[in-house]
Amino acid sequence: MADDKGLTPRAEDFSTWYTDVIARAELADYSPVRGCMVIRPGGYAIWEHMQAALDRMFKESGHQNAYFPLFIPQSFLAREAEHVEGFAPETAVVTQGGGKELEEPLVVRPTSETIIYASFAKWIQSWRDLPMLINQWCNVVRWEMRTRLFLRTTEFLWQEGHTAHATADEAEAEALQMLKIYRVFMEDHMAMPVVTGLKTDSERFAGAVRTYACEGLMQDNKALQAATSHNLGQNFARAFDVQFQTAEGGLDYVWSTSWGASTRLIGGLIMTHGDDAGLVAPPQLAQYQVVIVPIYRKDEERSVVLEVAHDLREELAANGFRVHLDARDGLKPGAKYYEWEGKGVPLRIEIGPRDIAAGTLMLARRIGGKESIPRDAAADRVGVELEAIQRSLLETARERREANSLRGATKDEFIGYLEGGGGFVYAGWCGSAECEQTIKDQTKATIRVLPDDEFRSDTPPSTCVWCGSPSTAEAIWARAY
RNA sequence: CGGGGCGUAGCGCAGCCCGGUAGCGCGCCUGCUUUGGGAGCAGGAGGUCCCCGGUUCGAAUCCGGGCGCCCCGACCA
Repeated sequence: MADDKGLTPRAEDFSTWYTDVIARAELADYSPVRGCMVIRPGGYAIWEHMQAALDRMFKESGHQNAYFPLFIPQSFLAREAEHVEGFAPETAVVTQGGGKELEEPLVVRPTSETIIYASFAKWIQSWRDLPMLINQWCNVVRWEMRTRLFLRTTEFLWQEGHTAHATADEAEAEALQMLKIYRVFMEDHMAMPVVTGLKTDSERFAGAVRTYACEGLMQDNKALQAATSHNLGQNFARAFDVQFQTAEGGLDYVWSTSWGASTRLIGGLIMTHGDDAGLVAPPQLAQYQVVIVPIYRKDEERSVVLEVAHDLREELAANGFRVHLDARDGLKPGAKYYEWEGKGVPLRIEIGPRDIAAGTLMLARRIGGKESIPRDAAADRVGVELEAIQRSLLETARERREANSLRGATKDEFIGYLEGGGGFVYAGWCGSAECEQTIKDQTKATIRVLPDDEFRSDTPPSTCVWCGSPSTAEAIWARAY
């Protein structure tokens, strides 16, 4: 950190700011193992709220949770050619157990397609067994070269959905449905706007037919892939022999999907809303939505104030708010304000002798604004304010993204925008991997997605921004995490 | 794996060049006074100076060899 009090400002050094926020908000800590992290209670609480919201959405759309093993026989990974090529370099492999060399090395799952299809092959016989809609919450390990807390760690937590369907259309619809669910979650819960769309072949999941993704734009104008949803076609079904009898009596391979979102989302949350004072947690996901800070001088005041503060806490808790009373003695109120601001708590209620005498409370918003409100109105106002903050965060983030997006640029403008630290660039693309690669080499920008309809420009680009050939699709370019 | 930086108290650092009782700030503990935006005073606890070897009467400091971490790049959720 810059010093004992302040964080490194975003404008000075964004990535140091990011690490400072995590330390200040006590979200995570470095571990004794390189590339791994300890998720502290403050960070884990956010993850639990993310899990709860996503899990509910998955169940509402008919999915069931299950759990598959951490260890995967090495040979499983090898069965799908593209998949093994994609993941083999970054797997951790266990070669010994119980003091003996294993007959077959076990891979620590980097993702679970292979071991799950081995089960699907046993569970699916008939079209009546379909669709098979499974999700699991677990940890995975990918031996990354360079790691950053939450954004890329060797071990991370995530959910991976795996589904099998009777037809190609159903699998495609499932992949799109889950993409939509992620998007709704990110907007409604994280207050993080994302563009959705199709990945190009170079960014496609190893073993997928099509990969869709949600892409957010962080405050440093780098894109963050926040979730992916894959249509796997029959690739894994063929590799693991997952066949079913059709209603017509024939035999076919299932059509499958997989989709995932990870603790990386917490990194996205930090970089979407955080400011130079620390974390800004959207009310939907905040560990505490409201913190009450009592103020008193003498012992007589202390007991009176604390009694009122306790009552207030009970009332707010009874109304369903996540509320914390900071009754620690010996810390001045100001010190507590700074601490909870750093931790991103959306609302703070200050309560002291003057407020008690007047029958009021002081209500301070993490995103700015402080006012005195009637004590009786507390529960109502807290509810109203939390909703307003949630909306405001999304709106502010959306405006920032749009202010940092460029459409209809010439090649020179395209290059200049990216080199000037700009965000999303919408432009035509001829569809060739050559242009994509050249652009990456020269600008460090990659195609984040070929955006879905609603994100596309009103006038579709007619030519490739790089080579000038006819455009086959509008693409969004950006430098990315 | 390339480039850069750093390993000394929980955290941040000084000391190292020029060898001689291991220090500072924050934090922590105890007490008193404080408390409406980061409290003050007094007392106190806390260290294999990253590891191994060498030089020396004596090494945090000099020499050799390891290891680890962070940041920037190539790969990736």
